[in-house]
Amino acid sequence: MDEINVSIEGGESQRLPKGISAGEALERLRKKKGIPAVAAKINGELFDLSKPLEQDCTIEPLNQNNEKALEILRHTASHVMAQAVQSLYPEAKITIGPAIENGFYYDFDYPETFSVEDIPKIEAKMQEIIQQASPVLRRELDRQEAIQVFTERDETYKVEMLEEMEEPVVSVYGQDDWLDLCRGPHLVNTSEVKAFKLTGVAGAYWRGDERNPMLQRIYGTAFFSKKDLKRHLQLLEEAKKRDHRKLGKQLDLFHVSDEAGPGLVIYHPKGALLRHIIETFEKEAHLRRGYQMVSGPQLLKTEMWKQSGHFENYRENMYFTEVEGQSYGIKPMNCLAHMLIYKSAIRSYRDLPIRYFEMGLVHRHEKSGVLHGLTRVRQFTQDDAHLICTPEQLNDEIKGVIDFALDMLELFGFEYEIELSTQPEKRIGTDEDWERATVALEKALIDKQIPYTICAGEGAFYGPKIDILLKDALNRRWQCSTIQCDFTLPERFDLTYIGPDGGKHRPVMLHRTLLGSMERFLGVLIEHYAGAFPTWLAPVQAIILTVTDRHQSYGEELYKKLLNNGIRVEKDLRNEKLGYKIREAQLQKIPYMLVVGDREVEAAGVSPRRRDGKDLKLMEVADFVELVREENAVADSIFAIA
RNA sequence: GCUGGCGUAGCUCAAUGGUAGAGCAGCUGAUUUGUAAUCAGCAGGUUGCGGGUUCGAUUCCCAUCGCCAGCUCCA
Repeated sequence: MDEINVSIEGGESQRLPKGISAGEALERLRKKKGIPAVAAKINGELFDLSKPLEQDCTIEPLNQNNEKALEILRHTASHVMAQAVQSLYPEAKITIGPAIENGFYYDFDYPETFSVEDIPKIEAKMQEIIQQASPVLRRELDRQEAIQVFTERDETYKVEMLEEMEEPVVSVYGQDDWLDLCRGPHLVNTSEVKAFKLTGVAGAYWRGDERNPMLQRIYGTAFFSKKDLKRHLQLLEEAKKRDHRKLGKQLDLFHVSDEAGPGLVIYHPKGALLRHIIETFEKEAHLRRGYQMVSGPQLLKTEMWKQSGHFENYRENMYFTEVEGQSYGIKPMNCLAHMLIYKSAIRSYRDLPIRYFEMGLVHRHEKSGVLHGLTRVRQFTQDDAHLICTPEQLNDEIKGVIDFALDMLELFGFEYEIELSTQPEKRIGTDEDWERATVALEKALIDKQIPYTICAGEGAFYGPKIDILLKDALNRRWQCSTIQCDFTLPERFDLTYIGPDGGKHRPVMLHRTLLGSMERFLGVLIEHYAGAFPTWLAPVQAIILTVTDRHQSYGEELYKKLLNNGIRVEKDLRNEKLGYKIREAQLQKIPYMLVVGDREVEAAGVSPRRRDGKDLKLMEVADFVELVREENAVADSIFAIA
């Protein structure tokens, strides 16, 4: 028999029979059995374990603990699910079914609708398929041959995909009599799918386009062990407890009323206070970084929105009203007034850069199905700014904004992802301007060595943008900071500055937000802290808890003293047991509970109990005030400019 | 906007083709309490809104509004 030379990555090589499977070769070459392999990298390229080795090569196992391995497992699980669905509902047609973050899905075209009641049936069928331990086989077919195969199976979506493909040869994967067009790789046997669960059904447009027919998507997740699956499901449970809509109610921060209207947030005292704290701090930070505060009107004549291009490109998201025969648009963005302020005087190059900052309230008509708690609403306040500068200053200005944004997110302890979005189909401005703007943004990211992904065609209609995304408790990403480069509006509104040469020049404009919308940020922030805000942010920093009625007057005295020292304090002087009051304060996630009884009255002090349960012992009132002041100071770091 | 699910007291949730119940919260009283729920009593709902089927609907059907998950879109 012919032999080939196979070496394991970072190990020795062996003569093995030609045609041996990658999995078998790994078995022989690996000294320690250790973690099972899921797939193999052959000369650096990923293949199924069943791949026969035909010539000398280097091989490397892809172990179960690898992130990529989970993807392969989930992809195979999605195939098993599709097989189960087609076996139960033969009319269902397969479309696509990839692994996604935390799981997988498969989209079907099926005339009836899958309901949650179908899930257990499908799961049972999947279990059956897994128990049959069928080998997952790969075959390569000539594309025309594949079209014929899928035509015979009446898999019209697969045929459509094949017809659009260019490759002459395609691969198909299948087990038993089930078959799918697929690149792979896959697990070698259905029995390898050891722990899975179907998590939901939902509609999804074919190829993600709302003009296409809606398919039915079934979501699931899979792990290599039941233990991992269980842990994942527990994490989901935990995440639900952090949901800002739930915490918003529990902590009495805000509500959304169907009487008032969907997507319109109503802030209760503590929610409004929380916003006040963040906004005041942000205003101060902007002033210290050379921004000027401005404020524009809520409605501007529709003529202006036509001039800016919003009417043309953003009309369906805007609210309009008519006053004395004159049409007005309620602002969905703050930029227009800022440009008018710029234009209210002749500007010199010596004045630039100019940075206008506004806590601007905007309205956007969002489609009803997208509204979501605080994170997707129809009226929101942006920490918005427009920076107007010379083209030469652009790079530094972008970098300055990135620094500011990242300093801010660091203060709150967020992890984030950065995206660079390029020109969309619907846009204004010339290709050259778009190119210049895109390069400017990208160069700033490269200069700062910040990793980012490019989202082609995702830019705003007036310019490309850098977005910073934060994750909510359920790992959904929300765009908060955004930096948008704009050469178009200065053109449309004829913004100019006088250069050193005495001539008129065209400035460049940056639109940017740091936290984005205050409501969205608040939503993400609530989930980030699970409602337990750090002292500097907590709407209520401390609560006075009296032990009995006879401590009430001291409680009142202490309350006034702390209020006078700028501490956000509440009092619970009710005739209730201490344990009851502590429980309530704990559920309200108040950082400090100040227990006041005979000892405290006698010493004229306080005994703070921290939210984490730690008892700080009796201390002077002044010392407690100092303690809170120190915690308040963490936000000062943001004021220092590097 | 689309697909599917859901809508019962302030909150969390029961129940049934024969005109709705619990816990918590609220109110009243008792209790005077030291680190996560003191006890008792009272009160609280045109079962989202509007139609229809039925002797009778909260339950079944239709429409509508809202919410939830996902898709599309976006801060």
